[in-house]
Amino acid sequence: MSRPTIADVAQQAGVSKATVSRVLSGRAEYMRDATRQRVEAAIELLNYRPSSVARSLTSKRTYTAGILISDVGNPFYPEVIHGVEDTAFQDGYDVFLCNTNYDEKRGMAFVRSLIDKRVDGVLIMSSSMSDEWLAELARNNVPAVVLDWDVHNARGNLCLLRVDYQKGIQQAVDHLVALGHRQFAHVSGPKELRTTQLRQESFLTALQGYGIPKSDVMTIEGDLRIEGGRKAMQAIAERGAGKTAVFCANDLMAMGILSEARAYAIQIPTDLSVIGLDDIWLATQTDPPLTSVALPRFQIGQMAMQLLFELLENPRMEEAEPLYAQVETSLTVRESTAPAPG
Amino acid sequence: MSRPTIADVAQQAGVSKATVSRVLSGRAEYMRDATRQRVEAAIELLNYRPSSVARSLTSKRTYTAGILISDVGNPFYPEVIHGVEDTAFQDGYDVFLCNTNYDEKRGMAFVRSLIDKRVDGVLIMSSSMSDEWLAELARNNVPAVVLDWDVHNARGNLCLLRVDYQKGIQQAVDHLVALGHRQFAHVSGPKELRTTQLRQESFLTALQGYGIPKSDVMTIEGDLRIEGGRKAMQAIAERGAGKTAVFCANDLMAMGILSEARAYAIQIPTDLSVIGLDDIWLATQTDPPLTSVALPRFQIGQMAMQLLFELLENPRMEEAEPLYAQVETSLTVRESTAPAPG
DNA sequence: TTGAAAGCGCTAACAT
DNA sequence: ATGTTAGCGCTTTCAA
Repeated sequence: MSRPTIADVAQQAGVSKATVSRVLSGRAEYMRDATRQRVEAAIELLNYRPSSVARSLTSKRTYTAGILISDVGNPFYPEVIHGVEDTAFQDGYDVFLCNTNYDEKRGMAFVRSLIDKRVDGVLIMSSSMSDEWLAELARNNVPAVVLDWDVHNARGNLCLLRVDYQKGIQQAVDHLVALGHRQFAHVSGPKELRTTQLRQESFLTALQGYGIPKSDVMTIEGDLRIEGGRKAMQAIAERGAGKTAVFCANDLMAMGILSEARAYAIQIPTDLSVIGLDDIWLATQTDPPLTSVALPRFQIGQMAMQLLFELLENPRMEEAEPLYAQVETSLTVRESTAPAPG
Repeated sequence: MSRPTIADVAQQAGVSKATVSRVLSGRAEYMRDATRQRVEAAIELLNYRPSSVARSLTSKRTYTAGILISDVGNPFYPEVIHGVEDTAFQDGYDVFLCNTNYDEKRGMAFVRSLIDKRVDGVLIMSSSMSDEWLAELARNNVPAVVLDWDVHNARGNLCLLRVDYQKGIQQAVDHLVALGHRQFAHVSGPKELRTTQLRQESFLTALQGYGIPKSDVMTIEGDLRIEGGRKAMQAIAERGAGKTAVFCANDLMAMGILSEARAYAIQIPTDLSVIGLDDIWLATQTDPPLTSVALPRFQIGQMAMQLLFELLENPRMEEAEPLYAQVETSLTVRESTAPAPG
């Protein structure tokens, strides 16, 4: 006894499939009450649930989106996913979660699979990605929203959602300068990442606004993980004499700074002020709690999904400019920053 | 110009749809080489990708599973999801991620949606769930793997995967007793959760094995979050004179203990030994790093998915006993435990 | 070795 | 107000 179909319901209710279909989709306006009720009773009796698969075949819509992320374990994602899913859920959409595992091949395999499954659209939020993904999606007319990625000659039904680091980082610099800091270090992410460049540039530019030249800033390349922060702290302790404030490209590295500072008996924030970026939940739990440039992660998720809906409703022509959107950052001040010593 | 269909390919190659279908599914044994090559060329030329939707309609298989979890943000899940996804990916499965948000109604809505989407099976890993979910899945013949949930009169194509807390908690108690501890406190989760009871029971039983009666153990009900741990620490400081070791039902609460202990100038582990449970990544980052009963989270994810495959291949009769499976826990010793003071 | 035709479960004209 | 019919894109007998 397999699942009942619309035909079973029709037979049970003594009507045609079309009639059943009508009550299913709420287009039962011109229907006799008695009929509708018979159909509803039959549905109830047979415990009938229409097959989305069959529906999708005719409607060309799966009410499903795919989301590509690097790694669920990265504390950046949970809230983003939450925002995406909430928004999707409200509109009856489901979401395929795909962990690329920082692996472009794997990501491509997911993209193919999503295309085969005929998802209505794809959200690309992995930190690394390949232009091929976009090309493949475009070839198949699958709309995509891309987070914070530099896409040139972007074709297809596309939206680029960017994080405006500028504003929050400016606030961070304002804050530090107001506290009397003039000697800065910066712990960046891997050089090849676009976000690394954006963050670093915003930081240096803001400092220049206060007359502090780039060349005065000690920049250390990190790995965006705690360990990278630890190593950076060592570098600062050994070669960064006089630096009183560090801006880290993410919170994890800032945590590494906090941790390793203890080993050097450097007091945070008394001896050294530290600012992170991301404002992950953990930042509230460190000792001292971390001042951080906050990304509106939940909102990023919401917006990404909303932008996808937008793309679905008003598709962009094949050769049109991609849609652009932006989210703002802002500084969350906690206790890892204090007046410059001396 | 919408996506090409099998008919387009057939026409392009000058063969019938059936022939194309054969090369798609690799059943091209009795096929002339020339024919196969023509078909492959046509597929290539048109950039054709078969529609999983259409395939599913005939094959009754979607190669898709659903996974219900409470909240992506909970540090328990990322690795589990990882395990699930890796295993699924290897077999060409995709996964619908559903965050119930600790809300049974929302969970039920997801269950319905998954049924409508005709997923091949469902993994239930949310900490709270309703028996109705299972009933609904069973009514629709959808196989399910349930993590660590007490299911009575379970019907349907079901597998119950349980975590054996016993073993790891026994090791924790062995460890503490060997260090000379005799006065214990326990910070439990919310009383109504099954896991709370299991963990507490394992702990008390192990202690009894050493002649320490339940009544000697100070038990505090917590909320499984850091804040709950903080409150528990207050209770212990105020009413727990003489307690030298605390076992917490999860790491987050153990972290709360560590954090609040500072406020009371209680040294961990010198004055008080603390053991958590979960062994989340964070436990390695606390000060001091946390001794914890480890759940093999990645393995749990892998097993759950494998068990689902098992259920798919050898379906259980409607009234059969559910399949049972188990994963072991074990103690990870770090620096939050030390010999009992005095 | 390949093709024709029916059918999977549903929707959407077009009839009535 | 409801039924008939023809697909949607694919797989699978059954023929040839």
